[in-house]
Amino acid sequence: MTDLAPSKAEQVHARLKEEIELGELAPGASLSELWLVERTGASRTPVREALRRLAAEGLVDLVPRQGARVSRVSARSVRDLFEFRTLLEPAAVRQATEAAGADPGLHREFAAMRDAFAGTLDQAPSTARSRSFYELADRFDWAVIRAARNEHLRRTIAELRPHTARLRNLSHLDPQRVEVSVGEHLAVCDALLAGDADGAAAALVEHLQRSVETIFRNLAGSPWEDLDLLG
Amino acid sequence: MTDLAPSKAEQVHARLKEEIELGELAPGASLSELWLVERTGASRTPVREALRRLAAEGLVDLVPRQGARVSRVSARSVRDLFEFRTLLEPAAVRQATEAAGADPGLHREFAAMRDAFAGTLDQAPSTARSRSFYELADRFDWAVIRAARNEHLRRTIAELRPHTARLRNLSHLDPQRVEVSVGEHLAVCDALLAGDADGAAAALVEHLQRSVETIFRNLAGSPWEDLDLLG
DNA sequence: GTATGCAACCCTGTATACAAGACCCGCCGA
DNA sequence: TCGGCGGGTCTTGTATACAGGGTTGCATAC
Repeated sequence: MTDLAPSKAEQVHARLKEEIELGELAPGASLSELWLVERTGASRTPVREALRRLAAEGLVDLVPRQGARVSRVSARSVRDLFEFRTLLEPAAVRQATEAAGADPGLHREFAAMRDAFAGTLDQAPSTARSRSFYELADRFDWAVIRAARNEHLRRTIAELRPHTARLRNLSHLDPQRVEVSVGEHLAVCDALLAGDADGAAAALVEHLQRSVETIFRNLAGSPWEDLDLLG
Repeated sequence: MTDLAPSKAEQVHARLKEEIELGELAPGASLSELWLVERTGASRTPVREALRRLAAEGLVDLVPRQGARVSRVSARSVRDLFEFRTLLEPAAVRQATEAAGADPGLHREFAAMRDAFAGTLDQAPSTARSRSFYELADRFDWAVIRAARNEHLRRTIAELRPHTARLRNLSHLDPQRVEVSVGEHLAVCDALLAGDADGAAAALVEHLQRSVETIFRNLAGSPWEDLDLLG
């Protein structure tokens, strides 16, 4: 309604964020303002603004008088990320459980997602299925974030999302993992729908634990394996 | 060594941040770029950059095509802030406790702070004592943040600090509160120094609980009382 | 052959000019 | 008298010019 034209700064920000998330801009890649100007067609002002925003989100490192680089991935950064998510997301899912208990519409929304997850298991394993699963998982994450009532919690978790997505995209998708991950999501959904906040939180912690293990396993076979582990 | 000259953007950012923290720029105050240019002597580019950074930190609200305002304080924002701190800071103090147990130098540092807190009780109640106590409490908070080993946790807690400080400055200092607060800090210190992570976390939660109660009590007598409670 | 100093290039930090949207106030019509 | 419309002004969004620091690579001296 308000903005039929998102600002160029926002466009550049969104594009760079996506490219970093997808791994098209590799960790450590240098991002000169001039190069970005050529690539995006915007001028230096919006490019600078986008870079600063990305730096605030931790997706690029900004060295004064020297420029920007895509932030690196290290074993430590992965550990920190998942440890932090393990602190935040159970709290969010607890709040979401309470919210779903109080709001029938929200409850139905989560129920629909539970069914969608269950439906995933009927499809034969394939990259397409992995894709649609990850999309669904993403929508679920967003639903939980939105249902959390604490503004700081929402913002902070939302800011972590691109980091997680990047890790998933840097490691190669593991079709095996999808089966298990669907089950973990179902467990979270079931507990949430039953109003069992503790159960939902515990199931989520379980999921995060498995996820980080998978990422470490898969990262070991990726080109980024030896990128930097100086954390 | 590297920067004998902090960039103007950084200077403007630091100045605005401090003024917002101190309440000199009241919640809701409009921050036109041109006005800031006049006040700071910098040009619009660094001013804009500072505003964007402050917006990312939640200290100003940025409405596209319309400008920036100092972010408002509502009952809900206070609740959200302390609820979030209650989630994060116990984790940080746990990590700090472990760190102090492993690093004698760090342990001594915290021991010195404990003694400094104890020394505060010998002084007669006065604004000067309140001031020096809050300074000390601030240094303690920073020490805990630094000792935490998780990067995300550190950054996020550090980002919340200005919000808390602003609330303290918007409500009037309560000399009564200092006595109690010193005791709470001593409890956290003692547990931390004893290697009792759970105890330190619990003491900190207790402190946060009392703090938010005090703030609500004091805010009720301040000019901001009716500012907006639409949270 | 290696180390050191210098110079040219490139980059970011800053200032400012230009474009375009948003708001306010006054006018006109019902 | 009230509501809608239009122009003017102010504000932000964007582009670009200018200045200063950093880096790199080469030349020269040891």
